[in-house]
Amino acid sequence: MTLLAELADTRAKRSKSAHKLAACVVRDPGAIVSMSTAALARLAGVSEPTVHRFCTGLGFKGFPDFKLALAGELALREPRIAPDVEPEDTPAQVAAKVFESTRASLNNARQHLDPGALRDAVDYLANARSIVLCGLGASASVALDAQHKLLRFPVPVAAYTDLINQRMAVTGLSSGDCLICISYTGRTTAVVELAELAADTGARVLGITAPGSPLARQCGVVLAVESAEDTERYTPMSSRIVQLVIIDILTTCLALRHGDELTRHLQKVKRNLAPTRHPEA
Amino acid sequence: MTLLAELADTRAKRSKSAHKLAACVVRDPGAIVSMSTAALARLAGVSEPTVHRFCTGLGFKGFPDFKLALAGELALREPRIAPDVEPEDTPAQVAAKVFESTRASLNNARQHLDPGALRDAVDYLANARSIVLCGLGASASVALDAQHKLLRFPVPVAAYTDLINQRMAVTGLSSGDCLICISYTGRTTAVVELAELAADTGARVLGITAPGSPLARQCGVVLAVESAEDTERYTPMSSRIVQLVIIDILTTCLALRHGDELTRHLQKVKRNLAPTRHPEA
DNA sequence: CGCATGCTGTAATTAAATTACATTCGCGCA
DNA sequence: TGCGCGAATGTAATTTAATTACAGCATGCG
Repeated sequence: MTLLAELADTRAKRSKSAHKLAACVVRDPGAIVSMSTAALARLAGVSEPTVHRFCTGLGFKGFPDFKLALAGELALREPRIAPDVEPEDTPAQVAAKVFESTRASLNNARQHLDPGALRDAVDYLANARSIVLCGLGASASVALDAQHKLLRFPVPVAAYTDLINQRMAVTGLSSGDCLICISYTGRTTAVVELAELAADTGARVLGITAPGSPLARQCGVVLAVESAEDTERYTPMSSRIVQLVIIDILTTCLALRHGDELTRHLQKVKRNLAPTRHPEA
Repeated sequence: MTLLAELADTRAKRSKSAHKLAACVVRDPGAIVSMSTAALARLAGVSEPTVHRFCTGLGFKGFPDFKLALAGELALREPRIAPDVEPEDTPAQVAAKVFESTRASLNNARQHLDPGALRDAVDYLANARSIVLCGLGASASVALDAQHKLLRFPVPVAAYTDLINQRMAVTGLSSGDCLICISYTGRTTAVVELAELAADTGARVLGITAPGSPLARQCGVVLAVESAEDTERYTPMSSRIVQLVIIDILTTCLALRHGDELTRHLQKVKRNLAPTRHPEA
């Protein structure tokens, strides 16, 4: 747990003045780092030694030590800068901004990913008799990527990016199978319908989509990808990158579940790929 | 310029003791943040006021203020942690580690992206009569993603993920066209051959691949994606995420080049997509 | 109701940072 | 070469901040 998150927890067992101090720090951490003991004491309405005791109680050597830790955490905190691409930006500036906004998206996703849903999703995959992936538009390439990663596992996987084929494949599902629906908006009618269709077959449905969306409501488990884009004209779509990282997480968890058995399988895959490589020049 | 980078610059114009101090700080910034003026003065072999003057000279209010800034920068610095997924990790821990290693990959890519190559790449795309994208395996989904993004521009785009179709498409290229070859290793024979084929047609070849690889040598412009993975069994492939971010950067730059003309085009695209959306529940 | 424990504040102490001032060093110029 | 000027450094004093010691008060429990 991070320092600020810990302080923000109002239910933590703390003395009355400790609560007052924590509240002050959480309210404006940036101001605290340049304050003296006395200033913070006045702000929180407590005495100076109480401030000191608060810090030592948190495991720091004293108030200055606490401020140092706070400064470090503040530097890490969102948002560093909200970079908006400008028409007159050079390619290098654009690159920096795109990297930065991607980083921000990932950080956001990291904080909002539900551990319970993740565990359930891994269960779905680990116990699936077969896995079907569906996505359209930008999510089609995410589905194909997921397929590529899941091909490393000894379970039947298929990705469909064609409306008709998707419906055919989903109709053929049955209990024990797992359908993964990928959609950034969660509002693409065709994909929502797939999830509905799948429900009738008894197959489990995992959504990688916007929380609370029509698609999310049709899914047994939802891995949420926050939607907060499309507002700015030139902002790139970082959402599919978040989706891909979620795929990475799922497949990594799955790999751990499979353990040694998988390791042998992967070595075989690798050997079979070797002939496709160019000899060293 | 960051504080530490500035201090590391030994050529900067500074007094003798300022140099000694800068050297001390750069040598072990972590230790400095928990030192007093006196301790640093002793370490650097200067007097306490000199330390203070050094800090104010750098634009800080004093030594404590300087330490605060240093602590903040230290927290930002690479590498935070080198996370390796362990067999006994919980899904939540795996998620944290995958996010972290993705972040590290992106940061690495950000630092190594060549601005000159980027500018050239944007030129290629901006002046292309048509664009063809090729990739196999994991890079196939990257190619499809790039296609999806480039479809927003009024230029013919096609992605091929099939060996035969790729060769046919590339054979049909001519001067003025642009081929984008995507390959993480840069050693997939089939893709290297595509680049060779394209060279004969007069088309421009842009590689998104490992620097110095056989593929890279066949490309007019290379956007480098560092290769430093595959060593650990369970480490996910962050490389395709880097590739996607590079795609984002390219398309964003391209969008800026097109300007208003494109804005109108995008509005049309958006209008045409509306009927695919699910009505709000 | 009273004692005990723990929290809090006042005041004293110690440590740290900053300022004021004196000295030295290095450099240009006679 | 040496004289003087200005910048840079150090010593010592001052101010400010942090910490400790101790006393009082509240809260809870017998």
